[in-house]
Amino acid sequence: MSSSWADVSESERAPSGWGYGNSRPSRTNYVPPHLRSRTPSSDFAAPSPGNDRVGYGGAHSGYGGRGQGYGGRGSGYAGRGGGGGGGGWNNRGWDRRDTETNPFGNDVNADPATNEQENTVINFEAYEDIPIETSGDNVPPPVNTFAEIDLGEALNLNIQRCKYVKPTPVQRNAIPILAAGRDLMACAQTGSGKTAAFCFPIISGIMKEQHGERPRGVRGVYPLAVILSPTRELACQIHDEARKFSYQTGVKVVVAYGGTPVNQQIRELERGVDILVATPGRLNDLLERGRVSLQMVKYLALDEADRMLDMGFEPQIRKIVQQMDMPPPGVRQTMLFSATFPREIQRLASDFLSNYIFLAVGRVGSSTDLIVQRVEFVHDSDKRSHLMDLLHAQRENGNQGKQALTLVFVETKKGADSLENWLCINGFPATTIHGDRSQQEREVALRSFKTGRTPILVATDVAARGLDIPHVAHVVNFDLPNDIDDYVHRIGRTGRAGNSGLATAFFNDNNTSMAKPLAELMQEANQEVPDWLTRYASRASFGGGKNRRSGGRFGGRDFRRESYGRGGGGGDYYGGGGGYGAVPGGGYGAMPGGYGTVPGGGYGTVPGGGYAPYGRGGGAYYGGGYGTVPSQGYGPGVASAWD
DNA sequence: AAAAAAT
Repeated sequence: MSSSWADVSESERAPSGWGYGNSRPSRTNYVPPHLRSRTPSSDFAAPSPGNDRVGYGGAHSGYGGRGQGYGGRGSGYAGRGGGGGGGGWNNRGWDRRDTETNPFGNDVNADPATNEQENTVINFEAYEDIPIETSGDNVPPPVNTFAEIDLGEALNLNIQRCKYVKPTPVQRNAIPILAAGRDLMACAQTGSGKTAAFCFPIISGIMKEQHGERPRGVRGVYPLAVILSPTRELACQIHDEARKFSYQTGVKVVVAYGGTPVNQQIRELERGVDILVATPGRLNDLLERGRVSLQMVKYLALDEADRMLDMGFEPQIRKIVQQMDMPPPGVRQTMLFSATFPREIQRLASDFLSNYIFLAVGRVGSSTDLIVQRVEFVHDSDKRSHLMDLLHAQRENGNQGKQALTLVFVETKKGADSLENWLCINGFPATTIHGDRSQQEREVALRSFKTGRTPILVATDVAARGLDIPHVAHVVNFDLPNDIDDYVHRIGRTGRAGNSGLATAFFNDNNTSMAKPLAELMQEANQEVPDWLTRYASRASFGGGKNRRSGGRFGGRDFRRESYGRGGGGGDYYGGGGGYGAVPGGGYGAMPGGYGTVPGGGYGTVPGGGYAPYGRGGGAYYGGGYGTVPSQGYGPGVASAWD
């Protein structure tokens, strides 16, 4: 317990008019969601006297009545919190720090400084000098160390246990903004530590503040924070990370997603929850069942926010955020994170935000610069044998004949099964992950890939975003996506944490709409663009329209700065009117000189010393001359070289 | 058009 917080009454960040600390909503009986009004303070105006939570002692006896989940720990908790008479660090009632399982492994009670658990060490050299852009009112300045912000002792200890020495750029900027209570739309490259950037302020905020007694209905739980993710596996991953960050803080993190028995999750929720990590479908289910109320939500985070607000997801998200009992913007604190933020999505997202700050952390000189991107012209009929050639070459040049981890993206679920089967038949241990597989199969596949048991994973876009799989040496876009942002997310599965990686895309006439954005993206990242691709890109009829990126050096720009009255924009996906030229100070190619260490001549010399997995082995992956093969026109020249 | 997300 941090004594420095003992006298933090209600933090300044608590928005006025929402008296979490002192005027606790008193709610005792379950009210179905459709009878709840939007603003919790107007609900249940007449507290039931017998259950009024005034005074902490009273609260405990109240808990006793609830039985399950509180009885056993009740007395211990009362002893701890009671003496403080309200100054206790946790009035949430489910502190189990003494029995909490250790998310770091078994030897964690050891001194955090000497705890030798495996963890990704971020290559910070790769993060120097990357461009940052912020906009909005009164942007709090960045910090250079975690210590500059009083995150609290328990959290600081976990930061040490995670071996985070200093904050990444997105963390340096986002944490002070969030700690100041501001809403945030953050655009930061893949693999740059976004999860911690929103988890730290949330956990710290929950620890510091005296949150009101949460109402205890007949059933239903009242999380203080909700984190939404577009896929189940990402939700799991965020949960795992958040659990490390919240270890021994008394802040309880629970995950809820589909494909797994709902009753088990409900039981887990009823044991107490502060931070709920969830996928939209399951959360809506729980809300409709009245098992979860959003009434007390103080923090809302959307990871992969642009994905969460695209066509398929938007209605579900709106329902959760706007049509249930979630406090409105300005009352809750809202944070949106993604590597990409199309303008149209920003416009939608601004409904959820209040006087927000836009933060963009540049891609140049950062993660995507550490990924060597290659494009090859491959007809559909040649893709399999071409992939096989890549895998063979990789195996030969790999680490002691071991196959490097290779993630192969395909367009359809059926295509994924079919390719997996074909690879297995041909002696390449592969597995697959997509939405037609059971959740158990999905999780087994992911684990099997991570451990290297099946070093080839064939995936649909379910695996495109957010998943942090260490040591992915190669991402193959067997089928290119139709959206350049999806491409950015996919290749971001390699080159994590400042390490290098390789991404290969198979391009053919079905992908012409990607030619221009792909060529531009590669050029920005100092990649060698094949002549044939440049020729495709320059064809006026190709690559226009929706695949346009919104700014050169970033995954997105604040659309508020580009709103020139919605002039000629029309239905344009990104740009208002003029396209790139309209970006202030923008334009392509305006990158810090000499940043990229991308190989100037020839593939294979990946920055960081070689393509081979885990940084060992030679850099001469493909051998000479590979890169020149595609340069003879649009046509079939390339493929034949591999047949 | 596909994928994802509740049962």
